[in-house]
Amino acid sequence: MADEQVAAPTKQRRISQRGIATRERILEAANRLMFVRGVNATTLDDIREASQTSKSQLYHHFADKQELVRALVKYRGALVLQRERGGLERLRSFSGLVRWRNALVQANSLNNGKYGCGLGSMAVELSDQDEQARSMLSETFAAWEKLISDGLHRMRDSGALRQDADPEKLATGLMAALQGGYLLANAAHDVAPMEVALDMALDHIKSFLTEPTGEPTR
Amino acid sequence: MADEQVAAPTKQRRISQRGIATRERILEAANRLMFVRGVNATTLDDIREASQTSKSQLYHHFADKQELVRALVKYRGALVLQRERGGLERLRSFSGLVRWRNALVQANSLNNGKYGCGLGSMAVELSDQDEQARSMLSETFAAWEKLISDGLHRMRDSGALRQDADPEKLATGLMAALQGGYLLANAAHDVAPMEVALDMALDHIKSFLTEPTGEPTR
DNA sequence: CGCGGCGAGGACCGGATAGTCCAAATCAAG
DNA sequence: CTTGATTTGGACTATCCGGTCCTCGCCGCG
Repeated sequence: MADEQVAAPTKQRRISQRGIATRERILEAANRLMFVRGVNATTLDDIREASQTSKSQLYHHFADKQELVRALVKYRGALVLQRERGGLERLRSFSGLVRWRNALVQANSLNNGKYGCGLGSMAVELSDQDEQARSMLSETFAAWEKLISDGLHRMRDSGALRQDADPEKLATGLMAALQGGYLLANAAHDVAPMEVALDMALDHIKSFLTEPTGEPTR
Repeated sequence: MADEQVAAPTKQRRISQRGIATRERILEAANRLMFVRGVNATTLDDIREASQTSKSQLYHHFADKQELVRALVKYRGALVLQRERGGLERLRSFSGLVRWRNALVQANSLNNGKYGCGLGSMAVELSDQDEQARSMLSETFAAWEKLISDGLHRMRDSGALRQDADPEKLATGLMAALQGGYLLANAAHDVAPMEVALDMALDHIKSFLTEPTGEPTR
């Protein structure tokens, strides 16, 4: 295993616009199908059909199914992080956190809690069968948590959060509540558990505010 | 769907001790294998081999793979509830909750956070593909949460918890933290996130104690 | 000790699905 | 326009895996 594809642009392939578009179409279809059915329950033929492509195109753009799945992990991770960056980048107050919570709940209630978190379900399904996917997912979770903890740091620096608040731990706790909430909501087909879980985590963060708000979380 | 197998002993089969033992062996093997590889990634041949049985025995005791999986959901659910009953039935104090937390963390740290919760991973994997399994799992989670909320009710009745504490919501939050903790720990191959998540939930419950303990959670 | 039925062994089948291959179409560049 | 590389279509293959079936073995009962 001396030379991977690392630093081996010896034979870079020319890639046309059409090629890029096809690859994107495949990933988009895989993303959609695997979100509702799960990774293992989705076949390449399903993806081929949904993406209006052919078998050879799948294997032209991805070495095998495992590679496609790994690409999807990257793809979905980028999507989630981009979305979350929008909601968390400017986070400076507790009410901003509440708005963030409401947006997630709102989105998940559209399908009655079904399907859960696109990253969380992949993590459960893949962690025990693809080390590389697991590690990418773990990094994505870390990046996601960092978006939260960065916001909490800003709140602490501005004096909104007490000095003894630990942004990293708070972010991890919030992420766990979110993921656990997704999981229970998916099992129950009801967003309620997710709301309760997030409210617990927010209350916990609230207990570190310098000037406690009287208004309830929601 | 008028008559399920409920109250339909019209043609009760004689079942020998040997037959029962075989069925148990199959379930035990399925439980073990599907815990580490996941449900969909485990084949009937794997189970056959691990349980030292044959194909016909699998189909003698279970109609098809789906039925086997459903039986496993029941089996594993019963195991977890039995285990949890042991740890929660006598719960009457916050320190009991801490001991319970420590036991779970301890158990999960034995495999460095891998595999997650036997129920949680099944819930993620099956919720989108087997409605019956999903509903059984949802009920099992409810029963598990009830073990917790019953304990919290006892604490509230005895005056340890304030009257405005909501045992059901606290139990749901704790369960979500637990499941989310399992998930993140599995993705990270490290129990740390699970500890942080559980500590958050316990701190939250602690905030409802009538006489706050000075000692930290762990 | 023989009979009936449950339990067990394992070969076999069929379909689904990942993966291959080759020829045709399309495209970029000179 | 020519040429060579990329992209595409889709038939084909190999294999895995769920599920079937037939036979024999074993056990309990009369």
